[in-house]
Amino acid sequence: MTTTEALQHHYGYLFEPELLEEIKKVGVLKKVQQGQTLMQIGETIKSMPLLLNGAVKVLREDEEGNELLLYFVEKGDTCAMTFSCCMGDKKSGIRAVAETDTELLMIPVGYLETWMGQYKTWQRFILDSYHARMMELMETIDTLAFLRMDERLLKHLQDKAKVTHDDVIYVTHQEIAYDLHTSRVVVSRLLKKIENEGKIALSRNQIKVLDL
DNA sequence: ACATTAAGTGATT
DNA sequence: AATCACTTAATGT
Repeated sequence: MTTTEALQHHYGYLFEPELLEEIKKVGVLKKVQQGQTLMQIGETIKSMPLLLNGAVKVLREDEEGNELLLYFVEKGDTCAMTFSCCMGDKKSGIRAVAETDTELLMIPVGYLETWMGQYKTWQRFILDSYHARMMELMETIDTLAFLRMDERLLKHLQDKAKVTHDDVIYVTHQEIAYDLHTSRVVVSRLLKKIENEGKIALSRNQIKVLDL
């Protein structure tokens, strides 16, 4: 799929032709491989990404390198957080890693504000995106606060399967432990339990999610 | 065959 | 749910 086609496909129904043209003109295509870091904590961002395909996971991280997964960003999405970051010239409070191979269109900061006034659809898009992100964050908080570890784990696997469009997930227990901020041993034990409940199938370096 | 890495388990806090 | 200590299994060289 060409960049133009992907743009048309995921954003065509949102934006008017003139805006699409502008995006095409000023957007810089960026391809990242799975596992690559897109944004590091403390960096200042100078463009806002529009996801064309693939998925990105957004993590919080403390000084000691402890991680906690916040949410996934999928194709057709943007992370509106970067919008506020760009405008205020603030430093990023999060780390973003490509969950799958991903293509993004990077829009330089300058255009963001101009388009806000110029295009109603752009304004809508940014606002909706903010809202969507906010809801996702609330859901994440709910999950953290009210769900037990085994439920969190299963939910994480289901989310992961969803964004990668594959019911088989290729990860180690250790990596999951990092995402959920727990220990490998706990992940192993709970996965075993969930497997016995017939919801997943385990093998080395991969987990098949049966209960979607 | 040997080393390395991933996963499983019992016991303790 | 976390941590330790140890075992077992899979994989790479």
